[in-house]
Amino acid sequence: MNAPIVCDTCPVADRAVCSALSPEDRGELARIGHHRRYVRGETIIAAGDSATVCATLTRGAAKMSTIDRDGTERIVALVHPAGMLGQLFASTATLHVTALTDSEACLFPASRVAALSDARPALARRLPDEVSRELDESRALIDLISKRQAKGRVAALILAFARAASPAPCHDAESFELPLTRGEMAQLLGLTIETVSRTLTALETAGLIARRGSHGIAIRDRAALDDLAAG
Amino acid sequence: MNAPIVCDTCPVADRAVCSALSPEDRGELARIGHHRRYVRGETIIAAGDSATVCATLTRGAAKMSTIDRDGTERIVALVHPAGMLGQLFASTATLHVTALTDSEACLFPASRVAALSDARPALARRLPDEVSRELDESRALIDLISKRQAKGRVAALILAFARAASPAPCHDAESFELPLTRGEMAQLLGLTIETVSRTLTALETAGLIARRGSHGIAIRDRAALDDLAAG
DNA sequence: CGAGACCTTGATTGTCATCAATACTCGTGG
DNA sequence: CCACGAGTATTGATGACAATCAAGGTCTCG
Repeated sequence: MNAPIVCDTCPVADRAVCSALSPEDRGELARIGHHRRYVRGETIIAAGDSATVCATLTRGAAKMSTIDRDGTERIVALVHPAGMLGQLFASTATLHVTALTDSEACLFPASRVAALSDARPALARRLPDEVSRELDESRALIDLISKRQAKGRVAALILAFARAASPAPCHDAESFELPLTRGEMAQLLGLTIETVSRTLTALETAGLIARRGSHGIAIRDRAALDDLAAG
Repeated sequence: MNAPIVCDTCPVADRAVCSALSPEDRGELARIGHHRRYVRGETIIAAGDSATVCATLTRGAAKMSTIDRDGTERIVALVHPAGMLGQLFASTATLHVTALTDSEACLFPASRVAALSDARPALARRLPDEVSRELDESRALIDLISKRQAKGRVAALILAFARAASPAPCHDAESFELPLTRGEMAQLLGLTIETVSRTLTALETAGLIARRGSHGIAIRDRAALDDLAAG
């Protein structure tokens, strides 16, 4: 299950944190971590782990979430390839990290990354960037939830995944798979399963999107979606 | 308006980022920044500033927000004393930072903080902590918004400020001032002004809180509030 | 094939947004 | 000191939207 890290074939070598490092330093980092595959739904990092681990997602999609005492899950972040998983600077993990689709990640013990970053200024300077990128993303999530209407929230979610699904950062994917179940979308958007479902069919009948199966989405009227998402 | 920084009388010297530093290092940091007062509503950092500044709030309360192209403001973070303002690791500020009440803050040019942190490992190690604390807070904000019912959101907001208003971290303040207008609360919670107002009167008539003026709050039934906020 | 999870659709209810009017607060100037 | 006005808050009536309750459909996997 665990494999050594091979950067040469890494699809996100140019975008992930590692890109800040010289080839030698990257080799050193690669040696302290390992690479692993996950199936949809598998836990990558469990909340409560004291030996904290952080990771770079190389393929797939993941969510970070909290579980309240009453048992409801709350998604606080979505992670796409090249993004960082886990809480690098926390002493104990407070969040669950779960694979949303079949995924791959490079895992590193947080303590050893911290040690390496003390010795390698290039890494030390890059890590806070990464955290503040996470911060921006979590603010984007706030954006997502604070839309008034269900249509706006769903439209914004679709666009967010269109952006993430595209390999090129400049333009979005035309058609892609939503890696979330209706329940997860509902929870993320602060809606119910039924409302999400109804809203998707409404967007489809209005001609803004087309669906292929229960998770396949194709964007038909980009402008109209932008419009809804802006509200 | 601008004054030198005097750490000896600083009310948050034990909790702010600076607490990680030795007296000499703290002195050095103090010399590159300055201290300033703000009145309610005043802009502390404007989005778009290229010369980025970061700050530690020493008294009062502040909000960080974005302005969409359509002109609506969106609050992405609340900051309480000892908290950090601004985006330390961004090259351009993307957020407005505004004083919610009369406040005081120590301002530092971001570039010089970064330079100092290269030379002072203690600071370098503390800064990411601070950013990840911000991250946790912004996730707490997500928590706030994703409650289903208006009562729950308002209750959670009240408790958040009760926590922040208390000088001691262990227990909350019993009575305090909400430093937000109804409009700001509404916006923050994804509700309307009217709903916020109605909800507050409902909480009052139900005996969970008492009000003194339009912003004064006293907590009467802590358990019931917790209960609502959990939903 | 059957079981379970997931999704869709319908009918009804409840909550919150909207529209509208009135009151409160505070600062300014007569 | 009082009158005025702008900004802010409360309260009411109404309607739209989403939650809830309920049932049936689809997909997947053993």
